[in-house]
Amino acid sequence: MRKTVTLKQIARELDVSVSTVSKALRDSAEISDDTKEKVQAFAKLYNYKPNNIALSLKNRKTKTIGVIIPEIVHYFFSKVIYGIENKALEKGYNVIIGLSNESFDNEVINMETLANGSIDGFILSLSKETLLKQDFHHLNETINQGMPLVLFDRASDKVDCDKVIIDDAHAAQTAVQKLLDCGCRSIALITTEDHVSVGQMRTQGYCAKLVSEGFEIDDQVILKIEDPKDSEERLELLEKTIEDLLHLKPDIDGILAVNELYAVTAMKIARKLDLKIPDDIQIIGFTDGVLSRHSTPSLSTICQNAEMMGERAAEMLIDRIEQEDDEPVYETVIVPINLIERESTKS
Amino acid sequence: MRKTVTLKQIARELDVSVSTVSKALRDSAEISDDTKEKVQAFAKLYNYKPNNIALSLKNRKTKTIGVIIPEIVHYFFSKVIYGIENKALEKGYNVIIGLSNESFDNEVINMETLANGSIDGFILSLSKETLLKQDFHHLNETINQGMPLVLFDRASDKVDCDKVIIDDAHAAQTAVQKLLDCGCRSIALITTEDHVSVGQMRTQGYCAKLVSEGFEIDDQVILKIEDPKDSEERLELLEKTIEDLLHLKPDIDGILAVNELYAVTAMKIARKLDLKIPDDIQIIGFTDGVLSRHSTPSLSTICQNAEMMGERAAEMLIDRIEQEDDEPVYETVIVPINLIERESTKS
DNA sequence: TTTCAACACGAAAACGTTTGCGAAATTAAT
DNA sequence: ATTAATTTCGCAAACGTTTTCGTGTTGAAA
Repeated sequence: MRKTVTLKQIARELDVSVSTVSKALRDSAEISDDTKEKVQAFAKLYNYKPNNIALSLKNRKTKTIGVIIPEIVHYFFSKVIYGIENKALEKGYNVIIGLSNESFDNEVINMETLANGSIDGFILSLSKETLLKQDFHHLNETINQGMPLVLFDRASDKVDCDKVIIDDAHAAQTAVQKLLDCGCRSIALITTEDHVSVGQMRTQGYCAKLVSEGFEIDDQVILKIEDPKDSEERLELLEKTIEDLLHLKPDIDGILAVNELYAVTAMKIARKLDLKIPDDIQIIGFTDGVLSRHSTPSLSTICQNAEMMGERAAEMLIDRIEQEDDEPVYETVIVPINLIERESTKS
Repeated sequence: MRKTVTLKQIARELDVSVSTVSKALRDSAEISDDTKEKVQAFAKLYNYKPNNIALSLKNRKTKTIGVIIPEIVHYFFSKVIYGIENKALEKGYNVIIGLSNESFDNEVINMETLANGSIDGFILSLSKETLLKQDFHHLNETINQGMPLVLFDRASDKVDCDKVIIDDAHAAQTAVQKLLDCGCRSIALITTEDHVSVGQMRTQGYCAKLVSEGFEIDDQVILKIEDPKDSEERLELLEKTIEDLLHLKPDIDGILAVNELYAVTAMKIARKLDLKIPDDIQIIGFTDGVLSRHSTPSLSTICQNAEMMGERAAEMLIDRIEQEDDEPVYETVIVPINLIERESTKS
């Protein structure tokens, strides 16, 4: 077992000083070619690699960014991480992951354990509980300590920092427009409860577009669902709610769902009720994940370009870290969305 | 903007030495109650938190584990990370993620950048390319440096270290047994190419069970597929391959697929050919992910208990880190699997 | 022979901690 | 009043780097 070798050990072996070794390895002009060669050969032989922790301490830079997300077993978030990782690798940064599990406390704890020197900046998407409590003191404190922070997807106006989001209202409008274009005259919405910022914005967009096209908003066809996650009972509740709706309002011919799961569940119920997709009812979801692509029929959906969000967020953060401006002007990047048309809508 | 305060700054403010501050904060008996109170109050006021990097350097422990996985946009792997994260949090460790993207070089690079002091140990699942090349020098070097390593799911006999795996052959046998029990007499297999260790083991299990039950192995009903991933063409190729098979061998009444995607694709083709599931053909997949649960019909599948794998891997690694035995006896943990019966098989 | 560059290297400080040990100051005992 | 014991604190080293600055050596110019 050969532990990693340090400058000091090389210095002792070669009977020179630590500073000489350091300089020799960095090819300093101060050192003679002879010793340089000697040191470099020895270092290569023993596979010397500078200790990152020591470098971090010296440079007061860790070259590491902290990412805190609500969940990881989730197509959108894992794709964002993928984007972050790629950009980080390219720029020589590591990524350390924290999971809030949609809990405010976990979010706070995660930030605290990382903010003590372990990382150079944060990329974060707010937990549902945080959104519900509207308590952002941990974020503002972090920013106040001079630690850069980029919020993505689930952001808040109450936090002044860089952001990477999509225009959720506009995305919903695009989807509604598509359904209208394809002949729908009664469009239902399956969304989350209002405290989830993106759900709320999507609901707004849905309403705005309908109104602007001369339709009335029927609250009965707007389903606000608690996130079923993996829980079996909630999923059944979701199914029942949708089924009730389709019975109550048999003229519904279009459904917009704010995520994949709601959308495929709606398709499942439609099929159960012998409604043909897309002939009798058309469906559009959000998130171009594995469900959308591989369900039958495949699902038309709003793609949020998660990977691009991750890349942009990492880019912004790293820029911020490396310029270290005391009075930064924060930016909000709106990542474009696109509607992917598949079998659940007419073409 | 209030930067984080250090011991030195507190010492200067309070006109005591750094060591006094440190001891006071750690409630040392060496320090008088007076100064302790004074220091602690000041520290709380200025929200002092010890710098993690300095601690890491001093203790030669980072309290961080490095996880390297082939992909993150993947139900199984993200679920494993979830398990790792939970256990790590519980034990006071952070998790830093590296993605190999199934590439040997990326795997090596990731390990090298993390092995220089940034982490206390690795959890890793081998990339396909590494499996193909059978080159494990980077792993063995890491182990040789005294850095603990736990391999999960995709492991290799050529690397001597702790492992967390499932009994893939046995899992496949269980699935085949179920299909046989449910009346299947001609079972096809959709698997990966042989260099992916788990695919190979599953193929072995499939064959072994069929032989032991008196069936002959028909190579024509064993489809070895290149991973289609997100590529559209490959997915179409997969579909065509399956369709050809079902035309060629119309008596096939059961399919075992080594992952979710192959399984739902098979279901899609079956439906296209007007085969009723599970009446005409029954299907079992691997990985209890979102596709299995939400496809129609829902998919019977082998659940690998990914979260448990993650937890056990983290546990093993942290134990290894904290005991630092020079001549460790490595263990291999076999995580139990279970067959989840849903609508794609008869009951 | 003296003086001065140029060259090659080492000492030390710094990053922020913790900790063993010595020293000063105070209190107690003789 | 002297000594001993106790309390309270600071110094310094250590973790592994990088970098500034100083110093000693060499060779050449005067």
